Amino acid sequence: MIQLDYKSSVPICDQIVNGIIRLKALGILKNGSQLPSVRQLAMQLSVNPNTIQKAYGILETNGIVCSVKGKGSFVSDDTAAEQAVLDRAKANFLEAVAKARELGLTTDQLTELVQQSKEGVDAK
Amino acid sequence: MIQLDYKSSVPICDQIVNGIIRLKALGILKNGSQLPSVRQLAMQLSVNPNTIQKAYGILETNGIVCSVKGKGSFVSDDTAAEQAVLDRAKANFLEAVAKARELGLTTDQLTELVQQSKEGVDAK
DNA sequence: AAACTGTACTAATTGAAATAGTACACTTGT
DNA sequence: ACAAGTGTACTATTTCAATTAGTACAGTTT
Repeated sequence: MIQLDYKSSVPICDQIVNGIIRLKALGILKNGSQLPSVRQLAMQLSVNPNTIQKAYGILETNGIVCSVKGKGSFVSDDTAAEQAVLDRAKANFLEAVAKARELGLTTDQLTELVQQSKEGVDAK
Repeated sequence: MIQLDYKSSVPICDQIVNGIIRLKALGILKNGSQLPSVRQLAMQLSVNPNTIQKAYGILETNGIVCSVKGKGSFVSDDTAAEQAVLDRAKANFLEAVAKARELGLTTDQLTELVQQSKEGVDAK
């Protein structure tokens, strides 16, 4: 379900956080559904349980999941958190736009690239 | 001229590489002009000369600068390299678009964000 | 010759990330 | 009550990339 790149410079912990946010945004993880336990997911992804714990902790801090001692971790249905994810996505995207501009890409070029990638999504 | 973030997880070496590419794209560094020497820039940015050397080496490998033993390092006017920088910028931007889409942003929203940031640039 | 360039090493240091291991508190089902 | 599952909280250790430190060599310019 989550694809890890162990060689990447992006910490595994962050990859897991992003992966779960992504799965939720895509609707694959339904609100309120239960996530694999810390130990289970650690086995599944072949990483240390501490790494999963850290990832779940970050997600909980951001209101994206909700962990209950003794019961498990669940996908939160906090709409404020969903909005926060959207806001962060926008902010990240704007950063990318700024970087692309600095390297010489124009507004028209950027707009065209966005449209082109839409066609790719539609084609799928 | 180059702004470094020493706390960033992005290696200083990479920041310097990106900074020079950026300055060249913005036209601040003219083609053929001389760059600060390895030791000079190291002093200026308060980093180790080796770090500058590494950055210059990467830039040279990519045809963006040209270093001559005993003379100095110069901004290259290799058009192929400039195209390569543009291509890379496009690829990076497309990645950012894909990530934003995964987090729930639509094509219309992305297009709007690009337009908005254009206004910001114009206003400046 | 002196003073500047880039280049090429090795060694040491630093810091973040991940692992290993253990322990504790809580819930559920038997 | 008990066992087996949950999340949580630590400390110690390991690993690895990035950076620093130091030195040396080769070329150019004056």
